[in-house]
Amino acid sequence: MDRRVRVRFAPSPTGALHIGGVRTALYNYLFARQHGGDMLLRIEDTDSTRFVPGAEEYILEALDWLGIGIDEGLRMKKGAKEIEAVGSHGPYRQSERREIYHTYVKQLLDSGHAYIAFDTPEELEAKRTEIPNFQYDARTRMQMRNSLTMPAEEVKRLVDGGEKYVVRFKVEPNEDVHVHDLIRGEVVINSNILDDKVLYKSADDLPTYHLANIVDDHLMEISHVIRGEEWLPSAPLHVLLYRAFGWENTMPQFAHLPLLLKPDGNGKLSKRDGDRLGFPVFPLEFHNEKDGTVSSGYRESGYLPEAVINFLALLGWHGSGDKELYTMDELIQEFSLDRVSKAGAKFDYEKGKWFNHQYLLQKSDEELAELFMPILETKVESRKTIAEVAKVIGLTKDRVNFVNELWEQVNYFFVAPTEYDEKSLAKRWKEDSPRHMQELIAVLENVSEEDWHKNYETTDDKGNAVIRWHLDDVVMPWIAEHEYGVGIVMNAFRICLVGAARGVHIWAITDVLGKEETLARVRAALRALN
RNA sequence: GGUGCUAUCGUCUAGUGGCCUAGGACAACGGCCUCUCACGCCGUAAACCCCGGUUCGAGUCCGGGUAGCACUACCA
Repeated sequence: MDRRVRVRFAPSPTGALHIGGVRTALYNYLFARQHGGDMLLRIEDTDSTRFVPGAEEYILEALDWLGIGIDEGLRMKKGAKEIEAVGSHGPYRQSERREIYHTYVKQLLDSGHAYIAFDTPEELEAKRTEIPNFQYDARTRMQMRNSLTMPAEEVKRLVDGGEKYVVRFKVEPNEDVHVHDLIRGEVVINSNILDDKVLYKSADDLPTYHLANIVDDHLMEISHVIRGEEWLPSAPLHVLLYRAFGWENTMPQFAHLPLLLKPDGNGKLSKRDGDRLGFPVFPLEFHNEKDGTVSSGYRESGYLPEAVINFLALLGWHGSGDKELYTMDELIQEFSLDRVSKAGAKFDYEKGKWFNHQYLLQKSDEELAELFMPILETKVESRKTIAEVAKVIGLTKDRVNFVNELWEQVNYFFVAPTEYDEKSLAKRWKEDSPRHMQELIAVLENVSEEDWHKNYETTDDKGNAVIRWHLDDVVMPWIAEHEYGVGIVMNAFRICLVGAARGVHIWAITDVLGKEETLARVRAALRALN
C-alpha cells in the first residue's frame, strides 16, 4: 500500500536551532515537497528542565526565514511574528499531549511490554559505580525495585502513595532486531545490548523521547523518519516499540543522515564551535534568556537565505552531475535520499562564503541597495537616493561576499578621504605628482558638466567591445603629449579621490562624484600632501 | 569497555567491475587582463586508509585490520 508521504521535523526547544538541525529540516522538507506530501513540525518538549524560553519562536522564525515551509503543526503565521497551529493531528507540543501518552503507557503496562520501576536516580548511580558497565536489562532487572520483583499490592500502595516511579520498556533478550535504513541499508542489532529504556517518568508526568516519538509519529501518520545519525543506535528500540504496540505494519521508514562535523579536528559540530572558530552555527542570532549567552546567526552575518539553503543542501547530498548552484525548486526536483552520503561532512565555512557571493551576484542592484540602506545609514548621513546607491553597488558588488562588506568598498563614494594610505603613497605618489595634479585640474576644468558623464561603446585593438569615457579622450592625449605615463598620473589621481590605491575604474568614480566633487578632492589632496 | 556507523585531493564530493592517466567545486599557488584593488579568464599542485581475497580486470565486490565518529541518562 502506498502511503501519503508525511514527514516531520521535531526539534526540542532547548536553545537556538543548530545548523545541523536546519539541514535535517531541509532534507525533510525537500523530501515532502518532492513527493507531494506533508511537512509537519512538532515540538518535543518532554524535558521540562531543559526548556529555554523563546526557543520555539526562534526555531519557527528560522525556518520561515529560510523558506522551509510547514504544512502541518506549528509554524509562523504569514507576515506576522506569531505562532499558529494547523492540522487535525494536534496538539503539536508534546507537553500538551499528556493524556494521550497515559493511554499508551497503560497499554504497554497491561500487555506486559513495560513495567513500573522505583529505583531512584541515586540508587542507579550507585549501581553504576559499583558494577562496571551496569545496564538495566533482562540480566539485572530482577535485582531491582520494580513491579517485576515486588508484590502487586505493594506496587499499587507505592504508586497511590505518590512514590516517584518510572515506566520501563521490557526488552526481550537475545533477539536480532533489523532496522531497514533508506541510506544505510539493513542494520542489525542484538537486543542484549539494549537496556530497559525509561518511557515515562511520574515526577513530571511526561514521557521520554522514545515513547512520545513513537506514539506521535504513529498518531500523526508519519511515513518517513528522516533524522540525524545520532539516532541510529536507538532505532532498534523504536522498532521494538512499534512492534509492542502492534503498529509494525504502518511503521515509518527510517533514514539516518550523516552528521555535520567540526571544520577543524574531529567530532560533531557543536554550538560552541561557532564562537570558537568565528562563524555562526545558527541561522539567526539568539539571545538565550536562560544562560544569558548571545549566539551569532547567519542572517545577521549578512547571509542570504538562498545561499544558506544551497550550502546546507550540498553538505551530505550531491546531485548526479557537477551542478552546485541549486534553487529551492531545483533541490525539490532533484533531491533523493539515495544520493545522501553516508559519511559525516566537515563544515567548510569558506565554501559557504562562496555560495553567498554567488547569490549576492544574482540579486539586482536595487534589491541589494534595499538591503544595504540600513547599513549605510549607520555609517553616513547620505543624501543619495536608492537609485544612486544601486548604481554604486552595481560597480562594486562583485568584490564582496556579503552585503555588510559593501561599505568598505563604497565608502569613498560617500565621504571624501581625510587620510591617505601610507603604502599607496609610498608606491604611487611621486615627486611630480603634485604638479601633475595641478595640471590635471586645469585640464578637467575645461570639460563641460555634460561631457563629464559621457561614455560610448567602441572596440579595442583586438576588436572587443569596450566602454570608453569622454574623459579618456580628454586626459589620455594630454598625458601622451607630456609623456607623463598613464600609471603615474592615474594612480596619483586615484589617491586623491579614494585615499588609497584601490577601488573601481577611475572614470566610474568621477562619474559618480561629479565634476565639482572630483576637483574639490584633488585640491584637498594637494593641500594635505604638500 | 560494549554496540553500531563510516572511510576518494586540505575541505565538500563525482564514481554502482573496464568510459579512471580518478572528474567537478571551495581554499591554496602561478599567469593573463590592467591606472590601483578586486572580479573574471587560463593554468599548477593535490586523493582512492592498510593487508588479503574474488575476477581476465577493483576506487568500485568480499574478508580482516586500522582509524574516525556516534550511541551507551528518569536529554533529545
